[in-house]
Amino acid sequence: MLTTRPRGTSDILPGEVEKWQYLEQVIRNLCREYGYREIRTPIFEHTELFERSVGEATDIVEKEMYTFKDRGNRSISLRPEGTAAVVRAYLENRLYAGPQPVKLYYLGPMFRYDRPQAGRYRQFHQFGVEALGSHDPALDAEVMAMAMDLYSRLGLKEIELHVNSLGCPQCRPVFRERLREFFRERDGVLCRHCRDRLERNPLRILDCKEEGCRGAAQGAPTVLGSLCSPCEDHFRAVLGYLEQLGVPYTVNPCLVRGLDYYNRTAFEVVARDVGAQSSIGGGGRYDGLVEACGGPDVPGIGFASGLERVLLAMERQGISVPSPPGLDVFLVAADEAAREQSLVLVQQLRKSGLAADRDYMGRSLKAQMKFAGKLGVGLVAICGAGELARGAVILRDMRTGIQEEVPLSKLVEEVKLRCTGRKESAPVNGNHAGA
RNA sequence: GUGGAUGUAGCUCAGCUGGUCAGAGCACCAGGCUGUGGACCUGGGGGUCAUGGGUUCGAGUCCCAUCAUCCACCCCA
Repeated sequence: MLTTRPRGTSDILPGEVEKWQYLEQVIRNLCREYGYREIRTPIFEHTELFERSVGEATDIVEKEMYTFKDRGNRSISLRPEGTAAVVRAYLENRLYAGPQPVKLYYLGPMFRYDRPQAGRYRQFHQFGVEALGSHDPALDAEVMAMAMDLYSRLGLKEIELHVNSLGCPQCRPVFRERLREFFRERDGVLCRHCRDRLERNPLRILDCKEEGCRGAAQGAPTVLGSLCSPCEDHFRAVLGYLEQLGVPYTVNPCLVRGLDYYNRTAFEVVARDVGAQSSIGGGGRYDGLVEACGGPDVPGIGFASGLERVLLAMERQGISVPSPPGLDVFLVAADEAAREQSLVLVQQLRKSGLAADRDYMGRSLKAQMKFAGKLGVGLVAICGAGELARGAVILRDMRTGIQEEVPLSKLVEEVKLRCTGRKESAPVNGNHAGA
């Protein structure tokens, strides 16, 4: 126990963490270009926030939250998703009083108590955006385009965008009733779950994978046919904008999102070859959420993507990412005097802006060379009694094997000279700790 | 929460029907003469065989439980 991490969590080690840093970099650039600014909210919130926003009857709230009492006897939950907290922060900090829309993004760990499997963990990471304050269908399209843009920047192929409209509080109940009637007539073929869903949430039946239910769903009324005219106009506009932007999509009338707060636009991004958890991102409009949280009637739309799944998709597609540069130079000492000298020297190099290191294992000169080779350092500075006496070191190019003696006064300059143009990135592929 | 598979050195795995079965490759460390890496050679350290019970003269090897990992269901990112 002492040496095992909690189930469904992971250590991201050097060699792997560079991929995360790269992904985060791409995301931050993307957000900047789309006019989103970062928001950092707490990792835990009052449980009530999630119950009210995500929905009490959802799986997330019913069985997946990490909930506990703090020492003040308050019920606290680790955040299972990002939207609730952003909406809360929007209200608490009165961001609705400023210019709208407010475009925010977040990036960080989320927590759900679930049985881990490929692409699903108890602590996982999400990137998400939320745009609050606008009803404009163009914003719906922009959010989807932005999601697709991210995946394409990452080099992912065969990514599909599925879009649907869930209607609004005006038309959804009508549709829901029509669905109920439809399925009541054939509840004999429905699975046990779907018979429950019939009353609680008949939309879900459309999403069921059981054969009987799929059969029963054939010819079921579609949401799209039941939309009220404002919702229909909105949906048409969204699709129109997607076409204008050249974003390919599939209208999927069976698409239902698991969180209660969605209305109108709902979408999901699916990647093949990610295993059973093929959905790498999803989002939609949540026009009633801010008000439901006790704020003014402010609309919103957002999107979230699971970073583990994105990384998994990238890995399965053989996408390599550029790796950051390692050390510029490694100091090798041939004797005890030089060893002492190298401690000072390495620090001087660092103060000049170079990445430098030396041996701390009492290794022989040969072993130090070997170590430097393993680190993949391009340059090694070797010094011993002779060089020290002359106030110089030997600079060895580890690629060519060419080496020459340079005076200490020129070391920084020489190292910098040889480093430039050599830092072109190599792909990260190993899973093990590297330099 | 349900189902299936798996659990032997840091990593990838051998170990047949229980009796030299505690191994290999890679990794790590040290050498291959006196101050130099990546190839090669030699040697070395390292495992309570997931944990705890049980069966047996004897168990990595059979049985049970627990834990963990992986995969799938439910659901979701």
